[in-house]
Amino acid sequence: METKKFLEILDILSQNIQDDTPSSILKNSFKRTPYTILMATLLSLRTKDENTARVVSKLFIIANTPQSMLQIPIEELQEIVKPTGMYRKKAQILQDVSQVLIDRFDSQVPSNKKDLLSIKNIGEKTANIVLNNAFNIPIIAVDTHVHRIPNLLGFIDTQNEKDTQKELSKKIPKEYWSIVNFNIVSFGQTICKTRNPLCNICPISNFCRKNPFTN
DNA sequence: AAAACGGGGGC
DNA sequence: GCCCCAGTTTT
Repeated sequence: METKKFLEILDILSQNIQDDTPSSILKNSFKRTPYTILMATLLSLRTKDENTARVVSKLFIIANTPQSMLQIPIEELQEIVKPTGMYRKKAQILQDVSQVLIDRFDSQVPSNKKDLLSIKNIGEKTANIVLNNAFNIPIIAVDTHVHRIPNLLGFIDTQNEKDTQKELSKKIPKEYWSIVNFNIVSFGQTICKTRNPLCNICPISNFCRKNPFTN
């Protein structure tokens, strides 16, 4: 598949994102600062945005700074984050990361990858998502959807996420990098799901290698 | 390389 | 009832 056609598909996807999709809710349902974006990203590990959105809409009312996050008793915080799963671990992660921000970064979220990765519980994917979303740094944040879907379309042919990051960055013009993750993940969570994909209402089924209407 | 964390949703 | 999911750390 040519880059031109892939960019057309990205455009189709962005037009088909409804305001009530999980990703859009997550994007719009709280005061967006680097800190809240980082906390929301940590909460979204291994769960659906729908669950994250439910939690953050309550959580950020009482805690949208590292200091206020640390004031919440751990048992109470566990109850708040429960719908996202792994709630004991996640409550601890939120407070641990907040403490590191206070101790080492003047209560600010670092805006460079090296510092982000030096914080425990922040890995490659989380760092990329934060740099992209919180600081508008052009970067293609590769997760399971961003790896899976371009391969499904035949735009790239890669075996792991590191190669996907390299190939996508090579083939997609830089001015598109910031929108690639959001558009593809939103699509991957709502329509092109790993399990039970909704191919019958897919706006880009014509381009898919597993198009049910042409196979 | 594999386990562990974990509630919610699809089947 | 069983398996999977916007990941990262630990064994």
